[in-house]
Amino acid sequence: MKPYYITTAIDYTNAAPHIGHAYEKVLADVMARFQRLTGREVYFLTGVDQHGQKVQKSAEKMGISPQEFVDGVTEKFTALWSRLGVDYDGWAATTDEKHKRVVQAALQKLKDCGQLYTAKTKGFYSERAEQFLTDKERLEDGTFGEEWGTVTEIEEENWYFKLGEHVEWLRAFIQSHPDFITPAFRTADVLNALENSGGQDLCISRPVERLSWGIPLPFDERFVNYVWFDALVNYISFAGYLSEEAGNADMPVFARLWPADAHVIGKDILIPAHAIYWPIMLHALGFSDEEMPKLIVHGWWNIRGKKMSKSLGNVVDPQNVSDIFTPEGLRFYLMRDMATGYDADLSEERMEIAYNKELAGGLGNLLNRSLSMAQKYRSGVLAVSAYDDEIHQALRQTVADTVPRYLEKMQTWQIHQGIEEVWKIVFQANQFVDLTAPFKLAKDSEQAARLDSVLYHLAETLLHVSVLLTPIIPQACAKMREQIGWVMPEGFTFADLHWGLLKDGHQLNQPVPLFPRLELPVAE
RNA sequence: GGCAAGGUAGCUCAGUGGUUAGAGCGGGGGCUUCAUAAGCCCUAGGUCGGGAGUUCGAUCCUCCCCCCUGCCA
Repeated sequence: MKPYYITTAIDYTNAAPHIGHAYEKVLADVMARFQRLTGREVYFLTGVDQHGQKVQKSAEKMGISPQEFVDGVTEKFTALWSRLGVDYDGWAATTDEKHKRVVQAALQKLKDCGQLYTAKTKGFYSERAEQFLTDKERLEDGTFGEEWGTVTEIEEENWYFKLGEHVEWLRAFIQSHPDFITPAFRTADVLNALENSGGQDLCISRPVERLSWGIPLPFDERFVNYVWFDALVNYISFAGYLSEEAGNADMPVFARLWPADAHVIGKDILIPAHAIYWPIMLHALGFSDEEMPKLIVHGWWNIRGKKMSKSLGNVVDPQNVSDIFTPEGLRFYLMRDMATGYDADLSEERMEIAYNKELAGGLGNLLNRSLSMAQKYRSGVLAVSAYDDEIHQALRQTVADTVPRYLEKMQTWQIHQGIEEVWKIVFQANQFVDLTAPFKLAKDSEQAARLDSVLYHLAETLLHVSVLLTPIIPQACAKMREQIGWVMPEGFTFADLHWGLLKDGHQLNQPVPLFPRLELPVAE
């Protein structure tokens, strides 16, 4: 089976990462880790989009080079990923020379097969804003406002990509491939946009006088490439596409990885970039319908129903949140509270509940009380017991039933539902302690076999949970297994999960609170 | 104006063409002591936005309307 190739959007290095960036990368990381635990090889690519006008301007303002500027911002992203345990295999930075060479090779390829052409267009250009203005910017009397400074009509030559030529193909492709976009309801928007596009071509260049911070067109030094080829091509350039033509060494074998199993993106860049430009670019480069990637479109985190934005001043810094709720607390919350594809509300109250009630009180406390009793009554040594009854059977049954349900939810990106499935085990295990009351059994030596059985069931159940939750909270799960005293064998997969992983005489370790309860100041 | 997504218990949200529509939180009552003042049990009578239709039967299907959000114009 080919490796599972998963990518995320590459983030624009003009500002520090916010919670939406964090969500997307954690989501992809969770899926990457999940796929690995199904036994599949995985290649997880993420990165940063570093070129463009905004970066050039910001760097100028600070009096440093664009490269210095983007290096600084990039570090904030990589630091965050490291902190949140986003564990990628490939890093796509668009100023990487290897990437630039592939972009140029791809553009050359398109030019050679007649997909690119030059044209002159007239437009109203604002010196101050360094951009062309459209009718949207016009005031009611037809003039442009003072904020634009002097606006002059100029004629400019640029390179264009024959996008319009492929619109019909794309429409047919989308209609015949309902799995192209997940969730499916987004497809209607795409078909709509195609309807309204009017078959327009795509401008892919900017004159170097206006934009120097970009990848030069290989066949026309007067221009640099603008936006889409630069950014979208990362999905193939860092997967090894055209690495021979570009003279790139040590790249993945493209034929093994492609097509991507999941481009994880936000709903804001579905149209037109990922659902229209990208498949058409691939199609024009000669990719077949079977070689088209799949899109996983996630929603946004809102703040009290409002969009997060700089102007509203409600942008949430994931570093701050992980300071308070711990990195794994944040990972858990982000996966727990969003139904993939839809929007969700970011709520500090919910975060606290997720941490203190679910992680600390539910899972962490279950581990703690189970190990504590095993230490207290049996010095941490488990014994396989002949005792059995309906309560014990029911717990084993729940564990066994949960695994396939969990796998199904996770495979279809319903992470929050996968978590819910696992929590049914956590809940039942806590209930199991109350029903079996091992602390009472311990007082009666005639109940020894029964007590052994209870302690064994708790440890084995927790071990299962620690495997199932590994994609979501990998570090906490590793700690759980440390305390249980069980090392996950190399190459262990979900298929290897079966009752009886812990052997007779297994030695458990001392309990240490997994998620120390957080004392948070009361919100206003 | 067009398109899309929502409108379900006080709050945040699951969910399904069919016996009494669910969870968490909050609130109220109880049990327990192994545990991170954690856990477990009981407790919500909510016209599943409104109306019409299809159906033996709809919260879930169709149509119309209203409200909110997003995108486009």
